[in-house]
Amino acid sequence: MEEIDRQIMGLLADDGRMSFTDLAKQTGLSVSAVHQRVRRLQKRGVIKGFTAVLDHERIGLPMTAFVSIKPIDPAAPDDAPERLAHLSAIEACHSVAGDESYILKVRVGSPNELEELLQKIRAAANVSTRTTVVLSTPWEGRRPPL
Amino acid sequence: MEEIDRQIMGLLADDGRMSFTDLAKQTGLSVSAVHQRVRRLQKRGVIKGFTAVLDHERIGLPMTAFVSIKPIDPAAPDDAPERLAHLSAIEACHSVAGDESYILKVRVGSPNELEELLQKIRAAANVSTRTTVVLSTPWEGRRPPL
DNA sequence: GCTGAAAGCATCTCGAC
DNA sequence: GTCGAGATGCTTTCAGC
Repeated sequence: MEEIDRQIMGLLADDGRMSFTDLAKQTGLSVSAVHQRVRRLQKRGVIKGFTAVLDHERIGLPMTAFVSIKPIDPAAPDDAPERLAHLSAIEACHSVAGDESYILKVRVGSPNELEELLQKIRAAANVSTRTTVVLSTPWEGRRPPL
Repeated sequence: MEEIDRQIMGLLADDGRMSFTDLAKQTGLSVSAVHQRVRRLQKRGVIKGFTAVLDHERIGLPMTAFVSIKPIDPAAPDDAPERLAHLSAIEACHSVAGDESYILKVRVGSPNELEELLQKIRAAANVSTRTTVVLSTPWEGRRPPL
């Protein structure tokens, strides 16, 4: 049962639009049993949703970078995520252990756009930035081991 | 037309299982026109696929870290991605500019598992590692600006 | 590139076990 | 938790513009 749920999640991670009919064939369950399991996994939040995977290079965002930030004033309250949320070029924001406080993953169209974005980040959150430019991505978003 | 494609991609990024019927209603096109556009976006590789978004905490992988790696022998050929690909805990592998050669994003179940993974990474690719543990993730995988 | 219609399938809800 | 069946609704193709 737990095993079948993992199988279903794997199949849906590989093809988020797979039909319940196909899921049923692959798992050996009936269509309605699979249907019920998927709905349950969604309700429990194990499956958070479904999304289209877009090619960043083909939608005008060929450049990726990691931006580590550190507050200028360490005594100030740390509300960087709220202050940065409006910058849609920031795909991810992780609070981290270590010398710096957050690691941001950003996508931009050009070095110029990256420069502008860094200025906006520094101004919005009152932080210093350290940027690591991605040269290529052998893989990304691989499905987790289930 | 370009504009409508972006709208479609946005809708499918937000809900990867949205029906063509709903896409047609949202965009004001006919069902078959939307259908044709989605197929074209997939064929052109702009939409690379569809996937279920899973909650890592609820599938036994509550711990995330970034692992930067650097070759022990800088003269050796750089085939780290091939050597690391079998480690399924590595969700992403980015080649980067800077002092280190790759940044890996990893997901594990516990500090113990992280320690074991780091040993495997060092042994498999003959690299030194520098690990930054993620404490929390305000957001991640946000849809790109279209 | 768009539309509308038609055939074939898939989804989703039942009642029953 | 599972099944099968049925009504509803979706997908996919095609002819026509």
